[in-house]
Amino acid sequence: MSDSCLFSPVQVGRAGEEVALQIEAAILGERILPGESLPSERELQAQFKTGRGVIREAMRALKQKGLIEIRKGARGGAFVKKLEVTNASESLALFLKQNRIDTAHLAEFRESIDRTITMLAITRGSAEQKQALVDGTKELQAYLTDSDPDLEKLAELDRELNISLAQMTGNPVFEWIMRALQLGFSSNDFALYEDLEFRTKTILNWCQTAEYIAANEMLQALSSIGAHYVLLRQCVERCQKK
Amino acid sequence: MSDSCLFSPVQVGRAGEEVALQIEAAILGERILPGESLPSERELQAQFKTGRGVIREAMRALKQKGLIEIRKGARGGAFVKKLEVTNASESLALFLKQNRIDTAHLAEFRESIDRTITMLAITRGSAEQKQALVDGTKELQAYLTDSDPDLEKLAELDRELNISLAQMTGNPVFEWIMRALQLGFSSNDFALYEDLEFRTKTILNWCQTAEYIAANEMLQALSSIGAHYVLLRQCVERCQKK
DNA sequence: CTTTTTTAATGGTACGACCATTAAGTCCTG
DNA sequence: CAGGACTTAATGGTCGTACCATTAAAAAAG
Repeated sequence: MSDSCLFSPVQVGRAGEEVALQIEAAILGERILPGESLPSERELQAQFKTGRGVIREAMRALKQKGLIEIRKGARGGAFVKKLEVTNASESLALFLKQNRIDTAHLAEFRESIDRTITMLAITRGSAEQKQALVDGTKELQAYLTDSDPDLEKLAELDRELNISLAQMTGNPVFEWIMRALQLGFSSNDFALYEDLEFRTKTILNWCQTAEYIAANEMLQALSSIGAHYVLLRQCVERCQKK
Repeated sequence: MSDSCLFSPVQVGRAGEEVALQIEAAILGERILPGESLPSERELQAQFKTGRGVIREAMRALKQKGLIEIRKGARGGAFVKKLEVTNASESLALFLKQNRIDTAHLAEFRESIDRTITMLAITRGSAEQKQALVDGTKELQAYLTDSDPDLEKLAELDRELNISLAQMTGNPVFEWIMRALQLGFSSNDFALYEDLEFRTKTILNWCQTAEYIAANEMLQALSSIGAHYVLLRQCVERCQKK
């Protein structure tokens, strides 16, 4: 960073907010690019003509927002981050956690997204991508005969399949939404793999869905997606009974 | 707050994070309920056996997360907030903003969401809600004859209509996503209202959509939504030519 | 040239003082 | 007694300094 006049002093109460806003504006306005570093705290303190505590609090807020990443030590400092979906996902997770979002509501949302994604994936996905999807489900099939599978691994595979499906739409928005949902609520799907019966059905359903997508059988694929959510709802219902 | 041992001391590097985590856990675990206040900063400083700066930074992070609200003065302090959709939406909006989403991709996503929302709104919305929607579009109609309307006001009305439509689904997830989209990208719709021709068509389209929804004419409503996005795409295309 | 040591820059913590704001209590006046 | 004006105490907000821990680069040693 040069000694140019990027920032202007601030004196009123809530100075921390002001500082954070100015820096945020500089980042969003691309006057500081991702990867670059902000001036050190002591330099900022001088530029803003304020105490170091104020700067630190502003930094904390920006870090929490996911705009910067902070590294200690020499040549350390605050580095502008390329914003990732993770932050939004965490907020979503927090929101859902405190507001006790009904699993049914979430499933409803996911189903609608899944249907759209499936349609787009069929019309836009390349043959290679479709084949890769089928291959992925084949890997899943290996767990059919395993009586005590690694559930973590299984859930991970499920996540990857969902995300690669979303990638096939060629629309990053769908990919981001899917990642957010996966990060926030893989726990729901987890239940689906715990019970042997549901696990078997879910894996088979995945395989079928992938086959339909690879064969460009849109209606069949959608129906298969629907079946998946029927399964999920049954599973949730059974879990709640216990 | 009593002087009970809610929190335990912390000494390692990154103490601020630890403090924030402990308090967040207390909030999420409902050991402190929304509306209640945390101990004062100086009290927390004593409980955590740390400096006040650490506490303040933790507070800043929690505030940014939307978990607490801070009031100055006597009987002030940090009050636990009931988390609202808005907080999570802002996060997503910020993310969308920095990542320069292609308008076409965004429109595609919005269209799919809009279609689902419309379907759910028709099947679940009450007669009152549907009427309110129609009334809202009537208000929009008033701008048809205005040759130089207040575009800000117009965009605000549009936002409200979209959000109330999302609320009719009875599913907070849809409301969340709609709010985020509105926060991040009302600017796109803005263009739609700037040009007289598009403005007229868009307003009429809104009215028609609302009528169809109120009349439970699902197919017609969906077709009307489709028409809206055709308009949007035309508008974007024209804007890019200039 | 490689390894080790030193060094300087930077974030993290602590303490202490003071200011600004605010709600509650207190006092004065009518 | 009622109501407004003043005082007070608690709390967040700011400032400054000193020191520690970490880290990467520079310097020294082999």
